Amino acid sequence: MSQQKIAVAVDTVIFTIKDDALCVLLIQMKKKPYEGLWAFPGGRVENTETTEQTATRILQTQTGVSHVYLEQLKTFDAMERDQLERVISVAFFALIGDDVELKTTEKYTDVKWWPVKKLPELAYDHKQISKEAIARLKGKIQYTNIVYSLLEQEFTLTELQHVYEIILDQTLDKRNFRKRVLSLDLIEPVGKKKLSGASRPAELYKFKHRKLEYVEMM
Amino acid sequence: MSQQKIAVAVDTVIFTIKDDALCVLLIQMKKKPYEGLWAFPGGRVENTETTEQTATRILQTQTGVSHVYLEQLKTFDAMERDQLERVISVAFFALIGDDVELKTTEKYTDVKWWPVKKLPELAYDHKQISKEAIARLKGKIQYTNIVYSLLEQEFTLTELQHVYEIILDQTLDKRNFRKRVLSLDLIEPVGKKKLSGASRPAELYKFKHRKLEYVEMM
DNA sequence: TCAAAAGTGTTTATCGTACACCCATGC
DNA sequence: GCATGGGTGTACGATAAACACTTTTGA
Repeated sequence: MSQQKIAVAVDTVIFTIKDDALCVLLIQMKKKPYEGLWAFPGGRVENTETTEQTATRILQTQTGVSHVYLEQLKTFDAMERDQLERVISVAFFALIGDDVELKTTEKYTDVKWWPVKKLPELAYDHKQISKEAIARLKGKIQYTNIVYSLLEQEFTLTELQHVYEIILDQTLDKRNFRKRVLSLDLIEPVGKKKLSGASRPAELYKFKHRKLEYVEMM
Repeated sequence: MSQQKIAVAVDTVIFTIKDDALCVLLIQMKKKPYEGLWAFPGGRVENTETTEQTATRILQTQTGVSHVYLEQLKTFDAMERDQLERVISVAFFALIGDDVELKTTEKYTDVKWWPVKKLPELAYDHKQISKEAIARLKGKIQYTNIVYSLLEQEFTLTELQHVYEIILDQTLDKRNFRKRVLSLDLIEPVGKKKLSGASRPAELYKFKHRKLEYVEMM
């Protein structure tokens, strides 16, 4: 009854919106053969935890956040994806606000946010993972409310629109966007205004439910 | 450098359309603790193969078919999904025609097609897998051409419409359906007709490309 | 000539898209 | 009072949805 076993890892693509760009969190690797290259934070799946727990643990370790949107992306298992040994990776993606303090550890040379449009060279098959994660995100914000996890609790409609414009990489019409969003019964005004210098204060809204819902956003 | 390793399996949800119903292939289990229950065909991932190769092998073993639509569904890894030991399962789904001869092996009591609306009790977490596979299939036929893999090479527009009606579980308007499909540049007439007893013969069509394409079906 | 399934267009309603001006504030 | 971003409604075109009769064949 001794069966084949395989090393299983989790890699987590952590997205945020920072400086008007969609960014992912990358760590810079210290060890050969990927020394100097960047990669998504990852780790082995322990025998006592599910892959989702592994992803949650990685997220917590790197960013300190929890209770954010986290979804299994896909399992990557090309034979040569890790040069050292065979490791299959269950990739996840997470959406978080940019108001976090990144935690560096001695395991890595550096940790930072990279705009998805200007990624450095990535280790393993992480280029592939990034492509699929971005594609999934672009698709999914169009028929769900998951952007709640990228914004503060309270946000203005313009901020919400910007998130969509940045991820979809296109400009949207302000009136049509507001009409659409408000008709979906997803968000509600909190009754406060956001002051932002020399301009008319903006109404603040919040999501009615901070969990996955399917809606026809666009 | 001795790292934790985990048993990894592949389970394959094989769909077909049979007797006007969407069906999946199930095997009946011989061994305890799941004796008598039904399950999707599965197997361990060998060290020399990718999970997709495992899925292809399972498909070949059970049905003899190859070159059909096959896609990774999701990885299932609840701690207690297998009562005997921890096994994580990379689930795939495949779409095949119903003109296959099912292969029984001594490993199983029985192998047969089951309509998804009348599934028996399933082993492991396969109830969960079936739900997600059906949901994915329903979604995916609406924006891709993957039904090519459920039909014969040559088919009539009515047959194509029936596939959609059965999977989506709703009736569709014949004229609107034909208008839509023909406008998509997906299929072309082969110049032959299908005789079917006492009625007007139907034009036969085929898919221009038998590979995944994204289109706005509905 | 009858039954059975194939094939074919038009009208209407709905939804998406384009578009420009006034408002509230800080300096 | 002026610069900045917030907020609002309507008209038009495109697409989706509803709908009924004629055609071709076998028996």
